[in-house]
Amino acid sequence: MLIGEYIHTIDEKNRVSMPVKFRKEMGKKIIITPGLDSCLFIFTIKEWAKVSQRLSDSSTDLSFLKADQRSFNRYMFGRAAEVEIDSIGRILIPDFLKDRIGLKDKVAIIGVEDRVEVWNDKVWLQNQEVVEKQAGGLAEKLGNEKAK
Amino acid sequence: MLIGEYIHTIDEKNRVSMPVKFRKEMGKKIIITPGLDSCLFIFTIKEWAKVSQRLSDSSTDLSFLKADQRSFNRYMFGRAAEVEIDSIGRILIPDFLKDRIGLKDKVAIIGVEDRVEVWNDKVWLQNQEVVEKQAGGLAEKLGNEKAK
DNA sequence: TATCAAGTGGGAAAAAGTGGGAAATCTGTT
DNA sequence: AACAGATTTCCCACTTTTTCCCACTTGATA
Repeated sequence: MLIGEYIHTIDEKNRVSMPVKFRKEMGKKIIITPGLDSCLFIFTIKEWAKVSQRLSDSSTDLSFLKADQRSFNRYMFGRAAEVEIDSIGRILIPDFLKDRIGLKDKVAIIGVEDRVEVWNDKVWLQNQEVVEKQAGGLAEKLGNEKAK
Repeated sequence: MLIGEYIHTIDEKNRVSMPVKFRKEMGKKIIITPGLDSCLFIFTIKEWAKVSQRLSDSSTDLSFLKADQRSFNRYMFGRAAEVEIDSIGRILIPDFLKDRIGLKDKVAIIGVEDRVEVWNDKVWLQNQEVVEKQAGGLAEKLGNEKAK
């Protein structure tokens, strides 16, 4: 399971090193996508297979006939990338993803169970401050939904 | 799987180079058609076979309005072209498709799972800015639909 | 303090993308 | 049918970007 927070550097060539603790579980190739909220999602190949299957519409196999589906697929597939982890554990963030959430200098790399998230470090900190205050309330809300 | 965004040039001879990452999967010949939402769709020969079969297959939910289906098929088949990828990975965009969506200078080449889309780069960026704001909502909506 | 592991930075080689000229083909006209 | 002009195809060469590799820095540990 991927857990923990790491602050690393994104260099001039858009390289970011993965925390050693994540490398084994992530394997050699990963899929990086725009996430929801202002971060990027990184999936293992295995996890991505699950995600992408759920994204494609199994009812017709012609998902491009539905406008909502087109938009969302463009967002999730069109702005995703398969990336190799290099020999010393770094990945390359494509420009279009870097720019999307304004990555620069320091980035926060977060393990969230079965995926890794990448944040602009400052945005991450702000976000945590907000979530901190809401955490109790969110927990109750989710607890209620699951109980249904 | 075809994923990712690439900004390339369309030159004076209407040539556009395919991203190297797409070439293997696309093979030597491709089908290029007008797409939906001011872009072009590019299919592999294999994928096109599936698509064209489903479009003409009356058991899909497209059969609900036959006149519409005829029109739509004229649109998709009538203006489709089979194009070869040249020895260094470029394709030639037919004039009538180029003009349809105003391709010029820079084009965005987008992998969307099993097809490639070609956009005017500025239109693509604008489009994604809009989708970006809707993404969270779309995700929830699609999530709910699939859960049904 | 020496050693090791993790993370960072940068240069050289290779690959990808772009532009343009020459040969081949096509078109229309006389 | 022959030719001129235009268009298309093929190939080569240049430029930029990416990849690969090596070396340095930092911080923890024995």
